[in-house]
Amino acid sequence: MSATTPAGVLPLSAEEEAVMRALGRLMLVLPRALNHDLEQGQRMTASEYSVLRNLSESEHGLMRMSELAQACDMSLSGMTRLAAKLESHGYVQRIKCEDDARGWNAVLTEKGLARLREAWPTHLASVRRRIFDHLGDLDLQSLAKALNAIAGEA
Amino acid sequence: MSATTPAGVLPLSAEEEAVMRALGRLMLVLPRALNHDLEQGQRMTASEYSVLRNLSESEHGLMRMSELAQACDMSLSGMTRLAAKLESHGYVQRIKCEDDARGWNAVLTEKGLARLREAWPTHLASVRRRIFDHLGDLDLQSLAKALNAIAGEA
DNA sequence: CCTAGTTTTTTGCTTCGTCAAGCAAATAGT
DNA sequence: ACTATTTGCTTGACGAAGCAAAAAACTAGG
Repeated sequence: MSATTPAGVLPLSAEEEAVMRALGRLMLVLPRALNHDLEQGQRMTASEYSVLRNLSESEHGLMRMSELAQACDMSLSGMTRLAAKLESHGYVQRIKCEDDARGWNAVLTEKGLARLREAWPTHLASVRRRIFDHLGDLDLQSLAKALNAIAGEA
Repeated sequence: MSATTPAGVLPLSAEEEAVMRALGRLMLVLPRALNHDLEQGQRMTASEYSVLRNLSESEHGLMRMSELAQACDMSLSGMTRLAAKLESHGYVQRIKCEDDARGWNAVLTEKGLARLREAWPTHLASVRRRIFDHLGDLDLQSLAKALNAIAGEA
């Protein structure tokens, strides 16, 4: 049993088909794997890690909620809840924005930064093991370029 | 503010760093984008699509629940629920396994196959637009190989 | 300056998917 | 044949995250 090619749509070439299948599998498997490593090794989800990392790379470890949500590619509501959770653990603090009383800044605390530094090696090792150990002598530069091309738009 | 390189872990090279960031973003953005297209255009989630597709590619449009769960990279319980939902829409039927009374086969119905064929062009267009339109003249074969290498293990 | 519309964040509700526990059938050991 | 273990699937309880609507504060036009 199989789905035949529909009319009016250019079918994928064999190579494209292969890329698509690989990508499909990749999108499914890799996030789970990395998440798993982080959860097992550090009791931390990928979302949480992403928040800490984004904050740590921001100007003063400080970001508006909306900005942060966008950076982590989450909904605002999701970020509200995640930030609340991180705040309850003392990794993040939310302080009122001075120039706009509607706004809040999420700020990375010392404890939060320490947590990130603690988690970072685990994540790094995970990335090495899951990804780069399998890449052989592939040209990383063009790979990065390709991935960015895809991720950039979307 | 930034996380410094931790002791005892080989840091990533600049190229690796770039690949990792791109991959991170890709894993976050692409599944959402494809899912979004499918939901908007076809009122169908990626998981549902995955079930129909996997069934359609199986021997007689028939798979054991456990097999199907594995193919779709879901937990068995998740698949139970998803199959129940698809069954309620008439896209799938669950029939008792003959040679093992514990087992159930998920079977793709005519309606299910029709639904897949209906959704396929949408998905194809989505994949074209989100992925291949951005890939330029990149060597697809080695890309597929790289992606498979990563996804294969994990 | 006040009223109408916009933006920023939070809250309510729903959906999806996981884990843990359970039931029922199959298989193995005695 | 009878008990013990394992396997296949379902169910219950729960967490994560999304959307839609509310709440609060800003901005502009009259």
